[in-house]
Amino acid sequence: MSITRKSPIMADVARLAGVSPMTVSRAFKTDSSVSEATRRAILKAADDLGYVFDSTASNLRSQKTDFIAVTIPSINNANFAETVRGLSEGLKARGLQILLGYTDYDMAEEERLIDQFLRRRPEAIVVTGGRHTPRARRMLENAGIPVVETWDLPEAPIGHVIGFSNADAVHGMVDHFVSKGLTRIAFIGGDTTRDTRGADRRAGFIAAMEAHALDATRLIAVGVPPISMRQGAEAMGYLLETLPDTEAVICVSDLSAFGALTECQRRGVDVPGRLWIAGFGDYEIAGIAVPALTTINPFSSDIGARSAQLILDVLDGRQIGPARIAISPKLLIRQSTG
Amino acid sequence: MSITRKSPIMADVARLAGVSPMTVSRAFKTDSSVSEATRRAILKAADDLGYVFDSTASNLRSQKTDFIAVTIPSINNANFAETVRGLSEGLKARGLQILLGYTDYDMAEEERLIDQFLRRRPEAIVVTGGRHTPRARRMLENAGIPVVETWDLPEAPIGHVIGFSNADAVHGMVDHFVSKGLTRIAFIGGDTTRDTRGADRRAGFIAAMEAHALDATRLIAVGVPPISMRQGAEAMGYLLETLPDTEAVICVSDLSAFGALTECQRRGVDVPGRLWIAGFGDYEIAGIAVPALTTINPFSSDIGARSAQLILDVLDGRQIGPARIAISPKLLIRQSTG
DNA sequence: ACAGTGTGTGTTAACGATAACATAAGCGAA
DNA sequence: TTCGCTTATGTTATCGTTAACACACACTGT
Repeated sequence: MSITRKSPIMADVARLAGVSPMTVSRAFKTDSSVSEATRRAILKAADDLGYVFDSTASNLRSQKTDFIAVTIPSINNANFAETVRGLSEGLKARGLQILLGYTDYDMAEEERLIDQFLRRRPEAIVVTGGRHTPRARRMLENAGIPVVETWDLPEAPIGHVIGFSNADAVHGMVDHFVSKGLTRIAFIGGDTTRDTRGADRRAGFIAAMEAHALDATRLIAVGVPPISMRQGAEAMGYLLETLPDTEAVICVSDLSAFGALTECQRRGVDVPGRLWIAGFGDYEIAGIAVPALTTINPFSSDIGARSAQLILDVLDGRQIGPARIAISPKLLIRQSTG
Repeated sequence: MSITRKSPIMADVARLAGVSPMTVSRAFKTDSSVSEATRRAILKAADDLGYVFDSTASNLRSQKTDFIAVTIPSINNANFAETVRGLSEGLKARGLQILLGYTDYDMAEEERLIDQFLRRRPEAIVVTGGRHTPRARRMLENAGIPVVETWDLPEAPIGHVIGFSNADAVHGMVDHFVSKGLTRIAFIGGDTTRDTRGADRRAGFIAAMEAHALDATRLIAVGVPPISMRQGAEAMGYLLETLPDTEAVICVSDLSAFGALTECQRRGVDVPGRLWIAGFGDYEIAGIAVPALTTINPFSSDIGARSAQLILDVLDGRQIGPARIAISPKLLIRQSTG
């Protein structure tokens, strides 16, 4: 019994099937012209040999990898997960595969990731947010592939944009609270130097409060993003102790909002009776918590689905210039606010 | 101004730096022997040209991709996300990149994914669970790379295993409830033909109940995995109406457990006063919900971290035979049960 | 002085697929 | 019959990097 030789290659399949390697190559593409009999013989030979197509060689020769690079801040976040799912579903039919990486809300890490990803020669790259290190920005500009920035609407986008203004979304929520007669409104978020979307939401809160000539200084900052439920609870505890007359709290995400809600429950603070709580993201928990949490639906999945569609349009030449697609987040008023 | 030519390649960098392409190649590897002056000149030349290293060519020639393929059931699940994070952190230092795919709890989809991934020539592959289609199993066996099955402890593993018995874990939980004097215990889970871990948990529940000579038929099945909070709530509603004398409910995951808890809150059913609720997975919500949910910590992150370590050990020849690493999930008793 | 060892660099060929071009065979229309 | 067109297949060269080998030139120790 001979030692197992190295994996079979196309030439081996070709020899066994009695055709040229080129014909084998064609037989593995669905669209190309190979007679049905030949294709069957080739696939049988490949199967008998245990042949596995080698993408690395194909990628080099054809200068196509069928990779779409995607960077998100955190892999453990339902919003971004839904965006990735939307992307993935949209690209799957075309045989495009996602190369996923997470940055831990760190722009330096994002830069490293983009550098690594571009070496893999993806067909396009999707990044989260519109702020990047100068070098990351330069790399994206020079990559020679479609670039899509998501979850934001930057002033000067690199290429395509699909997102919304996080500041405006929160601004609208503040407007709603004020229209209901509230004035003492607080904001719970994280360290603003890392999570730019969180910083934008906070900025939107401040701008809105100031626009209404209200006190915009009830700002609780807790640690580095992502802000957990537990941190939301801690922030709420701190808020209840230091600013007990607060009437409403807007949290940077539903997770921290839910944490804040539980802290109220532990302390016997009635929500919404004594205090309103709202979040951001329309995570499942917001809809099912008791009381259900007022939040903003950013249409995470749509962002991904539309990014996928855009990428296909660009690759197929249907979309020429840079696209700027504005998503309209929806304010969902629920029991936690009145 | 000339039209931008195609991207520079190593030979262009070599020409500009006045060295051979081979020396450029060496300069891009951290460990190889290139004089400091030469390396600096080369990196400068590369930077001036905007050269981006081409992994596809490198992969083909060196027969190394630095990819580790990973399949998980869902990308939107904190447990699996933590496993991926553990994996990713452990592999990052070695320059290994994760190729992530999700199966939607579908073995046919898993098979498709494995097929696609193996074409990319990963250095190793990590899959979730120990049950696969026959073809998927064959592909993994013949892949010629380390295979790690996680989140389970199959009888006949393909290669390496890092996980635990889902059945035993739930069995232990039932034992605890029975030791506290409960007898009318129900199980809420999803369709068992898809989620094999969910099916194992249910099987563990049934086995434990029968071992205690108790009624093991209080089984509520709701839809296809993943079972959402909402489905947990629906199941609880159904349970309260059809089997109102139930004393405790074990849910297939913390998410459904939390949904069940909220349904009790909506209906004014006291937890744990009238009914106990427990989940699985030690998601953050379990610890912070009011009341906090009894659950089982599967050490998701450890599963990933140890998988990463194992892969490095195998690739470096420190681990020869197949490894079987048993994780011991920890039962966490919290307020929702007594 | 000289073998022995290490460091830095160059040359050649190869990784395994496929783009581009060529060609043979089949078929209908003029 | 012959031209033109389509379909099925083969030939050749190439994608961009690097493994393998070669070699020149220090050093070091005896």
